[in-house]
Amino acid sequence: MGRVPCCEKDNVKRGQWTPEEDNKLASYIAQHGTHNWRLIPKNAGLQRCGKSCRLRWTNYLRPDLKDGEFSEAEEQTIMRLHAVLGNRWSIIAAQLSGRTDNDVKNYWNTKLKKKLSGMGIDPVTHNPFSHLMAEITTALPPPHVAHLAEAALSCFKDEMLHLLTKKRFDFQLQRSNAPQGTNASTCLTTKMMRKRIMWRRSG
DNA sequence: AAACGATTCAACCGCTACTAA
DNA sequence: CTTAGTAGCGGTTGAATCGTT
Repeated sequence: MGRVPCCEKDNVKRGQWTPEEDNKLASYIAQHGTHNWRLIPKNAGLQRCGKSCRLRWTNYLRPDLKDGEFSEAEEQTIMRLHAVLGNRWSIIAAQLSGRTDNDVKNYWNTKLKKKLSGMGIDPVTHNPFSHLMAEITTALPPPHVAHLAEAALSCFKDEMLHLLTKKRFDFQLQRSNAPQGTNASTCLTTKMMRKRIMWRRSG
């Protein structure tokens, strides 16, 4: 009944992929395509689960993937679609050529969510926090509102402190030595990009 | 120079819908 | 129709890296 198992879990390697593994997978797929993920690791000589191979291919090895930072336009598209679709990352990613759902999800969680919060917009509902507070005050009795407001204020205080500290650091860095349009985060991204390119070349 | 906390993102996990036997 | 594997998705984790103290 049914089909044979996808892979033997005991005999499967996990963790970071090596350039050799990447090469094996990429060259196998270049020749044979991605018709059967269960057979791909076996035929390509990889001790990996088919699921792991599929993920590695779709998120990293696919030749049509776009490298580099998200553009302003891409950022706007993500924000606009997230406001309508919520966390439907694959659908959102499908509107951005060369981006994967994992890319979009990570970008949202690490950058856009904070950016929206910093602008006073709730990243879940995409409404200003003031709207949220107004809704809460009408929905809850006064004692609950007071407790909630106290809790929210302490969260907000921490978040603002964090944002202001980071802003000040970025500003100082920009003023002291960086060329126009450069800040700490783009420096970091550039370093990571270089690392990724070197990694690919070494393979 | 070392320790520490924050951040990023690749990879894994668990679930669901679909499909083959 | 039932069972079990596959593909794909979103949530989560943890190693690597960075900046700060």
